[in-house]
Amino acid sequence: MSSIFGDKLKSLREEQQIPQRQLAAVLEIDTATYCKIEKGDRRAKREQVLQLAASLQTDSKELLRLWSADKVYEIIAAEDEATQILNVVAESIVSYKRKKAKL
Amino acid sequence: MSSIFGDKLKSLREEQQIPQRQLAAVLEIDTATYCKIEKGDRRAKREQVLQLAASLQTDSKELLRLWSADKVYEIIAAEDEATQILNVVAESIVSYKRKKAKL
DNA sequence: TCTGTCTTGACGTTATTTGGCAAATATAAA
DNA sequence: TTTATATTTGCCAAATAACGTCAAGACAGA
Repeated sequence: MSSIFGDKLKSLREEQQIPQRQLAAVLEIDTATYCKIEKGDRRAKREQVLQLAASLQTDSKELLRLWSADKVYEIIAAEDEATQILNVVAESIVSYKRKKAKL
Repeated sequence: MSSIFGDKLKSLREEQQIPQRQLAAVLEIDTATYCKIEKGDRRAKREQVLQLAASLQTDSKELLRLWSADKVYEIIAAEDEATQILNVVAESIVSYKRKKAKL
């Protein structure tokens, strides 16, 4: 398995030569669990993403973006019209903003 | 609550003047449960989407697209960079296709 | 080999989701 | 208003999915 978020996490961690054990300690979870998060077969909690961004001294918004992207990707990867699904969503976001603006 | 998928379902059903009871019967679920699906506070199963498309004589791919879009929307609606998240996903889809093509 | 890091699978626990029932609320016609 | 039908809501138990830990294994460097 693999994930956008997990890959980013791993590369940041390796750049800074931090062992998984240390980040696991920050999140107060087992190293096995942390490992799974990095591998993409467990999902970090939103709060944990923020903690990780702080520990790795990286932009939390960027990390959150990748984290969300993984969740989205998982949903549509199986569908054959993945890109079109994104278009539907993008449109609905736009129309929602339009509604909101009218208020 | 409301959903893209549920709204579509409702409009198709009303166009054809079919009671919820009848579609619920097709899916072999309670009318209350069907109602929730239409309202968007229960999610239909993939299989059910196909059954509904058949019963409502509409394109199943289109319906599946809306169904998936709802799931995606739910994930990113809360994030303030929703559109950018979609971009990240779109990119990763493209790069995945590229990899696949290389094989 | 020993040591530390990383990875994986199985397992029990917890959280979320599902569908049904019953009751409440529309909606429409008489 | 009364009656009949359709839709909606709240709550519950069962099913499902996700979580985190433990134990065991893989792999590298000393």
